[in-house]
Amino acid sequence: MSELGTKEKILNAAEHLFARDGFHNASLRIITEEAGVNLAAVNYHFNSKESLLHAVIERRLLPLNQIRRERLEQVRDEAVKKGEKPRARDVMKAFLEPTLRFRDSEPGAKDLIALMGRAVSEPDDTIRSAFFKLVWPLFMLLYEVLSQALPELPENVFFWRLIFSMGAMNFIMQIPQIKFPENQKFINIIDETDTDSLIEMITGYVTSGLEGS
Amino acid sequence: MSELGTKEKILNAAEHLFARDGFHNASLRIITEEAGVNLAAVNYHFNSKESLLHAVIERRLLPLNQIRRERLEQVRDEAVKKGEKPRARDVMKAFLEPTLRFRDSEPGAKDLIALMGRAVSEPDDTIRSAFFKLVWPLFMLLYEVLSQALPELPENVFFWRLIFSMGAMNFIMQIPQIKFPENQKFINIIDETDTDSLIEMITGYVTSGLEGS
DNA sequence: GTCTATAGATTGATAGAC
DNA sequence: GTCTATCAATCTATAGAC
Repeated sequence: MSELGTKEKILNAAEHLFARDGFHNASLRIITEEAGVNLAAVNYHFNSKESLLHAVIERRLLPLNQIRRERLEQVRDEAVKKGEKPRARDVMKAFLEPTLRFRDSEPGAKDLIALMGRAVSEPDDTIRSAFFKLVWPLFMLLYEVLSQALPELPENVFFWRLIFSMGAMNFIMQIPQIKFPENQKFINIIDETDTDSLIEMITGYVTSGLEGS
Repeated sequence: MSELGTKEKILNAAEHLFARDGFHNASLRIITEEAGVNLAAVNYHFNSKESLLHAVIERRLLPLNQIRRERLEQVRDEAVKKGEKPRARDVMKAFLEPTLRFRDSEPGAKDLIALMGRAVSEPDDTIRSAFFKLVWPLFMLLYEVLSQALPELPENVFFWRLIFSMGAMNFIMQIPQIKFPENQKFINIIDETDTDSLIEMITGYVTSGLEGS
């Protein structure tokens, strides 16, 4: 059992508190208290609160994006090899499955995924940009491969259906964090749904929506 | 051209700035400056910043919810009268159409809709609760009528598909506010999509997803 | 009702001893 | 690298004159 360094202790506490309370509500005093380190350590190791946020994001998002990119390229390349177009279902699953499995892989991952879901609509430019900078190239790849799967759709219809799908995905990324009003039935359903089932349900849902009526 | 009262000037400025900058980032100083009134006027007319938020929300959300409730009850009652089950498409359109038409009805409505979209995942308990308190009864009605339309689905599958649909709807409520990275093609598609087309597309998308494969 | 002035609390960041 | 102490800026809310 190796001791965590100060830097890592701060990253873990910040990840947790940024996700739970939001970037602005999580003060450096609370973060360093939870981490069990001195207040001044943040600025020594990370220069600023904003740089700390960047470090929190990149630590987990860079490896995750690498996996999602490989999966998407694999779907694209296999279709080319067979001389067919990729299937929308395979494309969406290549994006969704690593995301949801990653969420369950480590305790902090759930926090980062929730934080990411909220960052898309974050009003603060610096926070939102920090996420888009890392996510946008992957979104463009998804756009490219998925449009190969659905070549018959007019571009504006295709665009909007992808936006709707991103909305559905983005929402479930935040679900574990959202505190719904008391309703035990709903809470039970959420708790009792395993990752495999959720992947199957969301993939099926967005595929139906994308391929349309 | 009647002069706006101080109260209304504050409500309009707060609605705009809460939506643009977020509740915590929109300070009372900036709000009263944009409204052209004195800083102390907020606490005189609304007691606190939090009460101001409540007033901003209720001003527009109560009338909108009344319309959505009537539309949903109408779909339910007409199905009962005919001795049939309601159609999922009609149910979702009864919810979606008033929401998106309302968004285009007045300048401030777009701000409130965006604010509402973000409030669902707001970490601050008091802000999130302010919205859920007003929206939850309507959500329960939607749940009831839509489950009549899709009685063959297992409840957990039904629940998740509705959640995915709420995610898609929630996302497009925020779209006008989200600043995507520069990509003129996407910005053009968003700008050139009229409300009628968007209603048609999102209704079709969620209906396909809900009815499933 | 509207204003000025300020209280009282909290924040991110930093200087400087060890 | 870690600590204490503190600065400078910000915020909401309020007291009290007009």
